Amino acid sequence: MKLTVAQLVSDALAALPDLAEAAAGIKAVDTLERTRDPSHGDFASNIAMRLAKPARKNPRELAAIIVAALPETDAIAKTDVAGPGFINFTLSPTAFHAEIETILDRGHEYGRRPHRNSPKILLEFVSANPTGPLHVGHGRHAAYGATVGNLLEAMGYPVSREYYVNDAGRQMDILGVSVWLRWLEAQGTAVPFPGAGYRGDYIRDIAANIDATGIAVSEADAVLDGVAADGGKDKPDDTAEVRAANKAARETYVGVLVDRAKALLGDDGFDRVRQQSLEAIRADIEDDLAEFGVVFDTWYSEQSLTKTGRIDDALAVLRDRHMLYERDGAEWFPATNFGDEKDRVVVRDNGVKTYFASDIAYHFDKRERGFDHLIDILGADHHGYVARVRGGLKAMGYDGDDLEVELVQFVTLYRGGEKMQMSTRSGEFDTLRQLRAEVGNDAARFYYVMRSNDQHLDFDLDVAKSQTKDNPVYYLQYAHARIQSMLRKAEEDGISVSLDNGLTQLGLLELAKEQALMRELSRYPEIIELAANNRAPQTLVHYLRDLASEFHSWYNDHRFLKDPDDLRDARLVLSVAVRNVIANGLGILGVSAPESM
RNA sequence: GCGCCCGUAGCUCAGCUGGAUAGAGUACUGCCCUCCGAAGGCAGGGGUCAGAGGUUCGAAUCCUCUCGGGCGCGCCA
Repeated sequence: MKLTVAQLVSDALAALPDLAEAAAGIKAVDTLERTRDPSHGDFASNIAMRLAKPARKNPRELAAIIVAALPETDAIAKTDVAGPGFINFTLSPTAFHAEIETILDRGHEYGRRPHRNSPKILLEFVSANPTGPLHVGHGRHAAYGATVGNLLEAMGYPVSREYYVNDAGRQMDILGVSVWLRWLEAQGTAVPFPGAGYRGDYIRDIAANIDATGIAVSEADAVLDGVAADGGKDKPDDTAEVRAANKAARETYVGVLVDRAKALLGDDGFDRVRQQSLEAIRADIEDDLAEFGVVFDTWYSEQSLTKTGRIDDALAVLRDRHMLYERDGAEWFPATNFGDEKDRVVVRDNGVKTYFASDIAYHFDKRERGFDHLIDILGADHHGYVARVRGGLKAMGYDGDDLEVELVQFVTLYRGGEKMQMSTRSGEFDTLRQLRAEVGNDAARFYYVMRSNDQHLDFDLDVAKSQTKDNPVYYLQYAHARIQSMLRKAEEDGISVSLDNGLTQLGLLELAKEQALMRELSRYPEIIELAANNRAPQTLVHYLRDLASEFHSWYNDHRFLKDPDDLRDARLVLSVAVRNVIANGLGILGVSAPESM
């Protein structure tokens, strides 16, 4: 609808060669916006104000000239020049009727753009370390990422969703040793459990189900050979110094246990334990997310970067381009040249590649796989990485703008007005599974994206669970269910409904609320585009809320099943259009649109 | 100390990349079911858009500084 008006404006400009120079670089569509005040019509263009300076003319005069040049069309009822030089367009009823017809014809496709082949987008999100179940913070990443993916697909972009599995490095060793120790414990060999190990109950579950073929039971003495057994025990954390010292001691202790595990099991044996452990957790995460309606196209293994030589490839590219240098026995990337605070090591003096090297290689690989635009959805605490990873891509010859990073702020849970403690240790309430079980998938998906991603999120469990108008997700679902119920009622009462007839009678919808509803419905494609371009699902949430509110207001005033046939059919068409748009919007949010509640 | 994000109604937040008189929800007050969903609707009060400058036809929005809050600054992952 907006494009229709934009076309008229650009046609008018094309007919005015005097303005061609001043108008160069201005797209008509960018000058148009929906009016806030209905007395200003449906769309307003500020083009005359923007042209005033380069054309050296009074904006109101210019506006009048442009209006005079507009082509004839039955889509526009009238145009006005208003205020400092706005051109206000009032669309004709037929334009809105045509849009309603489109909403019914296209059904689930309404608001979606045709598929295009580029740019190919790689959307990476969640990517939580596979060392335990997802917690409520990851839930926000999952809901946000999935919704952004849906929005981009609605815009026609090819989107691939990817989860980067951090399955390499020390954390995996600690996971492996944690499971091994729990397994030994189950076999009767108790060893003081490391404070820096993973202590959750799920570790015991994994240990109980592990295939330990060929893995010998070790005696406690052997495990602790040369190890200060109390090194990992918790000590009173009285001061920051003591805590720091204890932390160091715990890290040392668990590190020594890892070495003992490798010595006793052999590298292969330890690797089997480790791989089984991480696969168990990764599979659990995949199930959890699938239940949440969040599905990935690829699970990309960090280990595979090493196995396939991708890290060496990436470093070789950098070396060829003279983007690495040696200092103090290590190999560095000059990140400061790309806006980072300091240069970063990629290969340590002991020959081990850093995590940053993996990150560069991973993003290099994304581009090498043919993706044009990379979107990383990261926790707000990761913002420090952005400059250096982008720098890495630039250093390899890619455009740094091809990497887009969306940061997601933290989530705080509230119950009974009280902020909840969410530490793993307290065990109070922290996993995504628990949250989903308590408030349901629909409310969780909805609440997670209700606020801007760069805003801290207060998640109120009581409101999310409530089944009243306090709860926005029920409010929306209710509007959908109410319309479905109305349609069922019409059928039960033997009312012969004809939507085809209704479509020819839309001229009967003369009430201000009906016209406001039609106007609101016609905004949907613009809302999808806006939400997609800004990676801002909350825009869609607020729109749907407004739409549902306008519907409730209208329907409360006019229960229409017993209206004369033509009027009734027209109103049913309008109701069905509302239902379609709500269903489509909820679909993008990953929230169900119920037949009844 | 340096960097990133944030500051809008009592509370939780929108505000369409600069538009016309700053909006919702919630809370509070009072109304509306003999009826196709009251899980709904209607009406009311509530603001120095943290503060100060600047850019221009026009600023909550862009720039600078100040104040306040969050997060990050390893040859960890």
